[in-house]
Amino acid sequence: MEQFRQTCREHGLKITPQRVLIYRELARSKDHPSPEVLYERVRSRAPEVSFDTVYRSLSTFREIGVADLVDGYGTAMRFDPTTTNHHHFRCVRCETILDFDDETYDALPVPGSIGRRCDVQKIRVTIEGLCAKCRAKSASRPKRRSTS
Amino acid sequence: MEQFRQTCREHGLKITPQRVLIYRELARSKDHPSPEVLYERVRSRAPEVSFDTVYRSLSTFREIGVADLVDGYGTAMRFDPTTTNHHHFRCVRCETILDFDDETYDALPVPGSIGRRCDVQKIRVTIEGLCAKCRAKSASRPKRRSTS
DNA sequence: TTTTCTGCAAATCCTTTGCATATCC
DNA sequence: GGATATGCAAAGGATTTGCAGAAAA
Repeated sequence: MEQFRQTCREHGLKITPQRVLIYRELARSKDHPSPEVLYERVRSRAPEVSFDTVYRSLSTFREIGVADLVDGYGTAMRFDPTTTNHHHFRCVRCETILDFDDETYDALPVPGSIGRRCDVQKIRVTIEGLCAKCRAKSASRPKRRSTS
Repeated sequence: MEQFRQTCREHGLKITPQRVLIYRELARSKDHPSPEVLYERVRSRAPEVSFDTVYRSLSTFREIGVADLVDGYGTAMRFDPTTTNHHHFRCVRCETILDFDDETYDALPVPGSIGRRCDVQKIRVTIEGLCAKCRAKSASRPKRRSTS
């Protein structure tokens, strides 16, 4: 909580009661809530906080690095013609998703903390980074006018 | 393509020219297109196909198992208060997402096919299945009236 | 002929944006 | 006091649903 306040200050953000409430409720949530779900939780303790503020605060938290948005959620559907076992590479710049196969990944051991409690059906590995095309673009012009 | 026709028949679906065009275009796409993007590709070859049909066909393809929806995409945002390295378990029934740590997963070797071409920034493992709560529900009452 | 599909339209849900007022620093 | 945040509202984008005419089996 003190870390949260500190990070807000560093980014020139005001520490409002709403932000404190919303952050506290998020920190206490272990299920990765949607804005809607988190709003309900906040509202049950503080009915005066609006939905918009929850929405905006979550985006702000992500920008300053005190919260993450789970990859993929919140964007349009993406379809895959391959329905057999495989894994994904996702380019963080152009958002393309590429398939690849890897037998090691297919057979990854499940940690006991999960295996003992849950019924495991599938393991997927997602690698994130720059795809070949975007990497090439970055290399040829890292920043505008960088060599002039 | 013949496999596609066969699967449609098995599910009592009609093999329309639209479905054939849409499936062919999806099968040829390696970047996991959104409905919007796939619609543009279909339209460039067959302007008479509507956006709605693309949308509905993709959902249908998923139902009969000839296409997959990439997990997470197409649903509301989900936020995570933990910003350090970790991995996710996702319950396919209640859609809760739980964090877990695993040093083996953190250090997974990147396949050469990816590592040689792309700039890798992060590896995330997602385990899917039933969480402890949903598993317990399934075990105690697999179907309604099953023990009466 | 019968069932299902398509295309258009409207409705719904999720997310973003604009603005006047209130609040923090 | 000055800059930013909140709450309300409206706009924008994505997804779902309803229905009459068209097409597949």
